Amino acid sequence: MARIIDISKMERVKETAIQMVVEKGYGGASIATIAKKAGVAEGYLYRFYKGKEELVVDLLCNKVNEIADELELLLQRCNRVADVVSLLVKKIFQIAENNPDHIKFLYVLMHDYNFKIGDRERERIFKLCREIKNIGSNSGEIGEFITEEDIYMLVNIFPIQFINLRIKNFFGNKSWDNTDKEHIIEIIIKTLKA
Amino acid sequence: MARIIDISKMERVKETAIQMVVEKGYGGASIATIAKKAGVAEGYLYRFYKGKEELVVDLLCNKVNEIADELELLLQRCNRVADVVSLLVKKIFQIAENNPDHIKFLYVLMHDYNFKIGDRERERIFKLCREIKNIGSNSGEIGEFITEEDIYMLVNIFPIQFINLRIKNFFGNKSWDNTDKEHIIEIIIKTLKA
Amino acid sequence: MARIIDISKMERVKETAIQMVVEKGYGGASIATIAKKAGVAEGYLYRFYKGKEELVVDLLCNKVNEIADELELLLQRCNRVADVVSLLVKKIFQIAENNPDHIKFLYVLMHDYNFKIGDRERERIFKLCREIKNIGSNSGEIGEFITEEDIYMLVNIFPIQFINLRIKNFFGNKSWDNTDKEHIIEIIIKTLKA
Amino acid sequence: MARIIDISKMERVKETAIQMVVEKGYGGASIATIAKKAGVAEGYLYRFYKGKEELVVDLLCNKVNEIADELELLLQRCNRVADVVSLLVKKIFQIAENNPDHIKFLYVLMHDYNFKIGDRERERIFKLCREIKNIGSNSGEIGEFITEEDIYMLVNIFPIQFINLRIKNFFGNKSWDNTDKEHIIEIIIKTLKA
DNA sequence: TATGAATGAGCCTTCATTCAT
DNA sequence: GATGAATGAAGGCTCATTCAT
Repeated sequence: MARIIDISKMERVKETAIQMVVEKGYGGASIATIAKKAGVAEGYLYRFYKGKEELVVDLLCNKVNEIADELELLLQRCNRVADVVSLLVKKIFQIAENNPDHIKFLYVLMHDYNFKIGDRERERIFKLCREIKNIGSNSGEIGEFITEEDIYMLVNIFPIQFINLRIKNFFGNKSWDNTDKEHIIEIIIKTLKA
Repeated sequence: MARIIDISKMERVKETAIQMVVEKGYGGASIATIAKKAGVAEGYLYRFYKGKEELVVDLLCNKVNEIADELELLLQRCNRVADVVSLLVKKIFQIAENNPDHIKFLYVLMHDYNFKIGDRERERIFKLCREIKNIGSNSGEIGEFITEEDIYMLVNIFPIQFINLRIKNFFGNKSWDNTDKEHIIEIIIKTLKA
Repeated sequence: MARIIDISKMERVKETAIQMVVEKGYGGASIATIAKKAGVAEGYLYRFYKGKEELVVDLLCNKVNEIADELELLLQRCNRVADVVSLLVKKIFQIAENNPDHIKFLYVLMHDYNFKIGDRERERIFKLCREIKNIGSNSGEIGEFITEEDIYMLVNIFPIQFINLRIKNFFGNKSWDNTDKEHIIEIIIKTLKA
Repeated sequence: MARIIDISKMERVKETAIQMVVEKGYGGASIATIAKKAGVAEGYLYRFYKGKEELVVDLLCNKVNEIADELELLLQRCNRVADVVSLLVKKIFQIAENNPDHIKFLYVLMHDYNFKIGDRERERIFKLCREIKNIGSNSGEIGEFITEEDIYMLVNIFPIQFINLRIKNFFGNKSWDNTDKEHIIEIIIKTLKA
């Protein structure tokens, strides 16, 4: 019988790819470097992906879906927008704490005109934002002029922006603590009420 | 008599560079294409910049400073945060309307870990945000827990995010109108008050 | 008890290899594709051949020998050159009709400087041509200045060229019929007489 | 002013490309090797051709047209098929004597299913063959059943086949002399008469 | 015996940069 | 000052081949 696929191998490649894209940008992350760092042959990833782009797109979609999954879960469990927002933002911070590269990866590619996420993901996000809106409209937590778009920007992009500003050390203040998290959550919740 | 340097030449190169970076990404924007489109020799830009990266960094700084300049001007003229925010956001929308590529350029490179803007620019932005804060603290337009960082995110990043979400057609709604602008301005002003 | 080797397996590989070489050229016919199409593991053929080249060379020799076998048979059975030529050419046409790929394969590799057939095959062909010459000299069907080389070119290469010119649709006329076959045979026989 | 294009450089590349294709086949002739042998940078040829294929196709067409040009010239000057054939075959031999690689190149690529010559060239050749036919029909040098296709095979392919058989040392007899040339010419002329 | 996961040399191509003119 | 011919390192990718199972 032939050798069994070493699952950890491709995992290593994926992790390294995320690292390199974050560090050097999509263009700067070469297959050769990724493979070497992952301890894998250059041609290895082509057994699983058609090419570099397919790999990165897949990683991006996974990351987006990971957050969407969490949001979906929270929407099932919580019946107040405040809780949903609070827990989602904490989840995002948690990702940033455990895997800073993952949140940086998301940050970098979300803003790259060459890596739009798929229509399916976009529609899913839209629906989830609408659900938040519905809950908030009923509970009075969301103002009548707040759109799904606003919700997306506040609940998803805003925390990611904050985290990356901190990682980039943009205003000199490194990292973050619980106070920062609560601060961000409060701003979001208040703004939604507007 | 020495020939006068054709000032417009380098301008053409810069404009084309912005266009190409937006269209094809940093990696995809080749010097050869830029030079050809600008009607300039391939080697031309090396008389002014060390290389491609230096050129792009310079363009990014210019763009950032352009907005900072506007903000500085508004701070001199206005004595209410509401006016500053309103006029600045309108200015950003204006740039997006007259030169969509410029706002896309800013959007793309602001979020690229390979293109951090210089310390000087960052400090300048920080000071301007502090000035907004001071005005707002006095006039009661800015809540006591709002930081310079929050102001930066709300006043600068938020509108740029909105515009690009629309350009990307993220939620299906193309472009924007005055109602959208007022909507964004209102959200920002209300959030600052929080 | 040892398992019996599945003879048809290697046969399938060989047939597929011929197909792929014809379709994509030697370089374009990848072992992976051949193996997959033949329903065999990629590493399978290495139990029988040193590598891709050896396989293809072997196939070429087989094909050459197949025609030589036929010629040998005809020489035993016929005592007129006209019959030998007629039947051999018809045989070649028959191969082209039943297995167009085989005749294309022969055509392509016969003319590739990287795939000379072995000395043994060449000598065999030479001897067969000499035999034709001998018969023709005695029967008056072959002119005194016609060499073995001429015979080879007329009797073997000429029909193969004709067939491939037609397959390639070189002069717009697709395929061939019995009239074409008789036409080619007649030209060959008349030329030999010269 | 910028440097002037060194015309001989591209000539060297072309010549080397022909050599390498003959020696190693199209697939085996790598750009790196060609460039190195031609004393030129690897990227050089991409200033003139889109890629390897375009280069080789161009070389093939040039070679085909060179022979077509000669044939056209001969048709203007001669009024007997015998003369046309004799001079054309001698021309082909001459090419083989001066540039053996060129005739080998033609031989190899004419028989490669991946390198069909353009429609324009094919039609041109067809017309030239028809012209030969017309002349021969009038002068009685060409039999009534001989087609343009036959003429093409006899006048063009036949000599090229002969030359390459000799170069390949197929029947042990190296090279050729004037007697060989006359022999081939005679066969062709006699066959056409049939 | 047969498999097919894994390799890595080598392919074609691009393009930022240099420098003779 | 300005040009653009020429470079060659580096990129993404393919695929014949190997070998643990």
